[in-house]
Amino acid sequence: MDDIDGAILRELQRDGRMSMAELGSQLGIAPSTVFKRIEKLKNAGIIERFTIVINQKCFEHTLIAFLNVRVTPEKKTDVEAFMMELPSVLELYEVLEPGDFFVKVRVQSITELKREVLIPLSGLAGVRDIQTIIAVRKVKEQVQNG
Amino acid sequence: MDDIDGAILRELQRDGRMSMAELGSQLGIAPSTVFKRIEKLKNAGIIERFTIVINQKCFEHTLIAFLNVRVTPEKKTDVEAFMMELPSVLELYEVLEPGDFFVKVRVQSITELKREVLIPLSGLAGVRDIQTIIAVRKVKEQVQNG
DNA sequence: TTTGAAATCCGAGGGAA
DNA sequence: TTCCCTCGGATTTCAAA
Repeated sequence: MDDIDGAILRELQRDGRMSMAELGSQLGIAPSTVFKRIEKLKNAGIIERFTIVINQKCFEHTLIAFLNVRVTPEKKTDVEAFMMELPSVLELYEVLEPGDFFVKVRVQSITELKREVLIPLSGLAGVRDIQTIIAVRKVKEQVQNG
Repeated sequence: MDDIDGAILRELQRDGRMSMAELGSQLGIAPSTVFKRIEKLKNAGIIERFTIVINQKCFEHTLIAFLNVRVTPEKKTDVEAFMMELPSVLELYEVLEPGDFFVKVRVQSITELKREVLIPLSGLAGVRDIQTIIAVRKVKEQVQNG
């Protein structure tokens, strides 16, 4: 990781399909060198993957909710594994208080929230309590620190 | 936007460098058709851009926290504007309970959380109460529904 | 590590169905 | 729309520095 790698990461973040040639001429190095550096960054796990940013406004009928889930200690891994597999679960954290897990969920509606998440979860052995926070308006959203 | 477009979006999200040929054979359509559909998705603004996901662990020791912020009604827009400008604030939602705003924050440390977020916020006129939930372990993170 | 050159592969567009 | 085909350009490999 040096300045050149940093520049490559910055440019690819801006445009993940930038060609090796263009990157190379911008950085003053050969395309094949760019290629090798990108390979190294991938293998080192610094570049996790290439992806696309989808305009969420196109799929606006979504509801964001946050759950505080309290679990009995011996069932923790089971509950964790269960939530890992739920497609509506966007993020899952272990926390200290006020629950054991803190979950960010995206669903189409409150009906779907109940049917896909709350009911299956609350029926699961070891789930003691779920507190739900429902967002009524998204004010800001970004993935990286600004 | 049909099922094929949806599948293209899903695959490109998983691997933004997937070739038209591979996408095509997976979907049972010709590469050139894939190409044209992707062009349409870009022009329609559904695909905003191609990018990379960078492993945040490589750069910083980050701490994720969630805040429930209760605010006096007449100062709500001021507090909202203030939080919009904080670079550590990744997401900001208006909610019904148990606060008025629900905030996702990323910082380097608890020290930074206090210095950059909690202290400035709690000093702001109209902020009545802040509850903080600190994540101790990230179990899952994705941007789109799986 | 970096490079240029070579080989292979792919994107991008035209035209026909 | 979709597919087939083609060519110009890109990716990727590799020997050498």
